[in-house]
Formats: sequence, structure tokens, C-alpha cells
Amino acid sequence: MDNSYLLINNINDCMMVSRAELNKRMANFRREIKAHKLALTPQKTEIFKILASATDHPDVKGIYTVLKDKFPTISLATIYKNLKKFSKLGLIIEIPLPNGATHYDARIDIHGHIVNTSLGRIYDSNIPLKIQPKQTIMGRPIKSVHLTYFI
Amino acid sequence: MDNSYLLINNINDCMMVSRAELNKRMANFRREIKAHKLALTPQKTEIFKILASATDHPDVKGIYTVLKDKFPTISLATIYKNLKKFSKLGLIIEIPLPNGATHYDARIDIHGHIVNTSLGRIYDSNIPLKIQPKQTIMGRPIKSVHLTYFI
DNA sequence: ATCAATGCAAACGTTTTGCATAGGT
DNA sequence: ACCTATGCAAAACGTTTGCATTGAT
Repeated sequence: MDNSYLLINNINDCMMVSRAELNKRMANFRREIKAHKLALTPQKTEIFKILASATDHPDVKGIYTVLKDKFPTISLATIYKNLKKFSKLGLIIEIPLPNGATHYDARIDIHGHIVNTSLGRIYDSNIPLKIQPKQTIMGRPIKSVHLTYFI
Repeated sequence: MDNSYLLINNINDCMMVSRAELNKRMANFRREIKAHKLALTPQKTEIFKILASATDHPDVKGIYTVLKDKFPTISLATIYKNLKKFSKLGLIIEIPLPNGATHYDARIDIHGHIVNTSLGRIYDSNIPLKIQPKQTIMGRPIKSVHLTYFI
């Protein structure tokens, strides 16, 4: 019985995050942080903003490099700790790769990733996905769906 | 335009690998190893056989624990080196996880994985997937497709 | 005989942790 | 004032590498 289809279309190479989308992400971020009574520090905000405005799915080193300008003393530990929190709050998605560091994505609607292993680049794939008929598996809600194409 | 569907069906909890399927995997394994002029050592064979007969997607430590009986001096390095080779030959799939070690799967047809993060368990999902209309992305062939549900 | 594989130890890169200080609410 | 966050250093963890020896072909 073959009633499932996965159509690959609309690969997004160099998309940009629109001003409207960025604002939406930042507002959502602030709301969630406050809802969980966490401190809205400049570091937290800037770490999230980098991800929220990025389409290249940076890893911790990439974020660190950008942040050193604004926060010369920022540490990797701070970035790791915050990303873990964001992930638990569902604000970002972790993309673990077979070779090397985990990458991160602030786009949280269900979408695919295209991993070019030789270049070490990750692209978004605008595949509209429907999860049907279940929203739960084995009685548990689906936290996130990761679809990755290795090319 | 919403022309893509992902139907979630047939979750496989405690499937077993049939004798026939295991034989097929082992034959394919030996053929590929010989085709690439690699040495068919007992360690190589047993490492692959563990994966080929498993449905629980073990990590390196899991494989190591099982192998210590048969090869008391086997090292993690040997397992890592062989798994990397198997992966490059397309004999197995690497499943990197957000927290902790990479897991491995000798089932290489396109299928989904269900990761129960709180239990640390990985199940196969028998979702029949068709990749249409493309078999390439950005001019490159698709090496592998990973579909993971985090629950 | 040749070339690859093993096993050990050391090195490496990524991520986490402990703790004192600083800072947000 | 309280409680969380930061930043530093150290530790932990997973994985890779170098190398001498062993083993498969």
C-alpha cells in the first residue's frame, strides 16, 4: 500500500528573512522568554536575533564569531546554554549533522533541510508538508519533524 | 500550492529482521566490501551483522558492548573506522541526534525514524515515501533522505 | 608480498558543568 | 531582594588520528 507522497519542490537557496517575519519571530521570542520568567538579557536577545534573521543555519562558532563584535567577552558556554533553552521552548530547531557541530534554525514551521555535505552548507527546502492523519505517535505528541536531504 | 503529502502510518515498534532480509544484507555487504577491495575481517563482518540484524539503531557503545564477548580486545576506534567506511559505501545510515552519540541503521531503504527523546529510543517508521519528481537537488544526486519525528 | 585492518594511546573538537560575579525583574 | 544569566576554567564526551603490529588476499 503506497499512499504516501513526498514531492520535492521549491528549493530555497538564498532566501532572506523579511522584516515582518523577523519582527514576528522576535515578538514571539520575547513573549516566550517572559512567559517562562527568564531574564531577557542583551546576550539572549542578540543570540536569538542572529538566528531569527539568518537563513544559513549557523553553528555555535558562527554565532560566536558574529557576537564577539557586540560582546567582546561573550563565552561559548553562554551561547550553548541559551540555545539549549531556546530549543526546549520550541523557539529554534537543532540540526545535528553526522560530521561536526550541531546547526540551528529559527524557522520552526515544518520544512526540509538540504545538507550539502561537501560544502558544509545547509539550505531550507520549501516543501509544504502535511502530516496526516496523525499528530501523535505512540500516544505522544510530535515535538518536531526533521526532513533532511543529504546531497 | 500544496501538493505534497506525508502520511504517517505503520509505526514499527518491535519489528524483527527476517532471516531472508538478514541474508540479503550480509550478501550485499560482502559484495560491496570485495568490490572495493577491502579486507573482509571478522571484526568488519560482526560489526555489520550486529547492525544488519538489529532494529534498535545502536550507537557505537552499544555495538562495542555486544562485540566485547566475541572480541575481548576490540577497540572503539575499529568500530568507528568501520562504521565510517560502511556509511561511505552506502551500507548503513548515520543517525546523528541532538543529545549524545550518533546511532546507526543497516536498513537503507528510505524510511522514517521516530526518536523518543525521553527514553532515548529510536524506532523505524514504515512510511512508504516517494521522492517525486526530482531525484536530484541543485544538480546533485540525493545521497540519502532522513525523516525523523521527535516525540 | 602487498596492502588494508586492528588496537592502543593520544589528540581533537564539541558540548556541558561548577562556580563566583554580574545583572534583569 | 531574588533569582536567573554570564563568563571563565575545567571537565566530560564523542570521535578521529598516528603508529606499530597483525592479518587478509
